[in-house]
Amino acid sequence: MEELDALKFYRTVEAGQTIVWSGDEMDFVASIVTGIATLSQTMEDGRTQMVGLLLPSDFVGRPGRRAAAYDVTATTDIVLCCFRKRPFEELMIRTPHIGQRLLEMTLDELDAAREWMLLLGRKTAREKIATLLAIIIRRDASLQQKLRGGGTLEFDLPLTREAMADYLGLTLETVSRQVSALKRDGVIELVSKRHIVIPDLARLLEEAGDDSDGGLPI
Amino acid sequence: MEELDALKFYRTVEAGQTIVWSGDEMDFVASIVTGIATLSQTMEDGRTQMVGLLLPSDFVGRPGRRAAAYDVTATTDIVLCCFRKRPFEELMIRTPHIGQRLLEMTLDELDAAREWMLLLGRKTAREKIATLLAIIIRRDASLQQKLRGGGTLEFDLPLTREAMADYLGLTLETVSRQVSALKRDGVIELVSKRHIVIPDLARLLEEAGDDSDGGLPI
DNA sequence: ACCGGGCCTTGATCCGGATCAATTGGGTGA
DNA sequence: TCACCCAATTGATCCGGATCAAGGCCCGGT
Repeated sequence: MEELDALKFYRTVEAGQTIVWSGDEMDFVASIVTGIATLSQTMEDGRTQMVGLLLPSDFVGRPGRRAAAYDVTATTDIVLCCFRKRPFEELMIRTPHIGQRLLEMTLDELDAAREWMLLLGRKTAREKIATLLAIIIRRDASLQQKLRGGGTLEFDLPLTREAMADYLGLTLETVSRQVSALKRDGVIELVSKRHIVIPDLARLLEEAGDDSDGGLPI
Repeated sequence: MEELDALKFYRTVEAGQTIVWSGDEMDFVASIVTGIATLSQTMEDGRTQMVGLLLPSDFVGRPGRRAAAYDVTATTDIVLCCFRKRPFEELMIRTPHIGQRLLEMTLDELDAAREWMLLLGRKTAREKIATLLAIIIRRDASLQQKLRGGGTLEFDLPLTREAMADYLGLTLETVSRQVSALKRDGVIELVSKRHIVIPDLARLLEEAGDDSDGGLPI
């Protein structure tokens, strides 16, 4: 790992900036240190679909891949830990352990992508919103901690309504309406537009229509 | 590779049989030799979404993964090339090259899954059908060959209308209607219900609304 | 030849989410 | 404090695809 340390350098990206354009040749791979970014695809007529959420420790840019197929956009200020692509790939070949770890991470992403396909193809708008909230909760380590501590489950949405819509394959109006409906029905409480309280996690998961585990442990 | 050869054994599965149930503990990993299988997820109320198509050379079961999260079902008779899980994993650790290859394949699947997310979230029923046809053409090596030879582009659909629907996040009635509409508009011709002729590939790709490459070379 | 059962098509109607259109609210800077 | 801007909400209407319901086609069995 000391070898890796010698290669790395840091880069910051402001909220809203695009880190990679689809089609760009990338000459580095990076890991997110702090902040949140999104991976999205766009059709010529402007329809866009987010296909991945990048949280701290996730990878940007694929070793061994030619060009990026997606836009990567910072939704918050971001700190990246970068490696020049060529040296990193060489190191990877010499160090099976790194490739192993990368495979593990990629398989996790593949599972996440497939879970999302079920959501996009078969869930209703209401179920989509509930599922998004459940997944945000599941993937946020600090929330997991708070949960185990028995505190009230509350957090800030890291996404605008529009970003949620791009994620869920909905329009922002539908997102807004369904959020209001979930609030009206007592599934969630809105402290402010972005700050949410979940009074009953089991209820939320039920709304998500998710047969999978409650999603508590990762 | 001789070491791998010593470990492998073959298994056949009939069309319609389920190879793995989601949640089952798998004690082997396998590669498809001949035939086609599908990967799907099902909600408690029966809604199902296919999340992957498995063609010859694709993997069933993930080394290092605990339980399968999906059903794997044979749509045609299948021949599997199997390896017991434990020995395969040990071999993989000793042989970086295998891990490398597995990573490459997994990244391809991730790209395919994300392309599919765009389809599920943002495309119309008509675009979905056209895209499915385009992808079947793109992934069928023998068709690619025929294409380069300049022959007419025709093939049998390896899926029922219901399977197509599960793939595209539609109902089978909608699939049927849109296939009829594409036929009416001259985008495709139906020799029989399953046997399709594409008179003009460019036209089909346009209908697919795909900004990506024509999809000719893989 | 007749029947039966998959698979597929087609029609009629319904409904969830998209679209179009105001309006509100919160935050920021002058 | 006010003006402005952008995110979000809410309302009215429309439309694409789902749902419910009949048939039609093809093949295999008797």
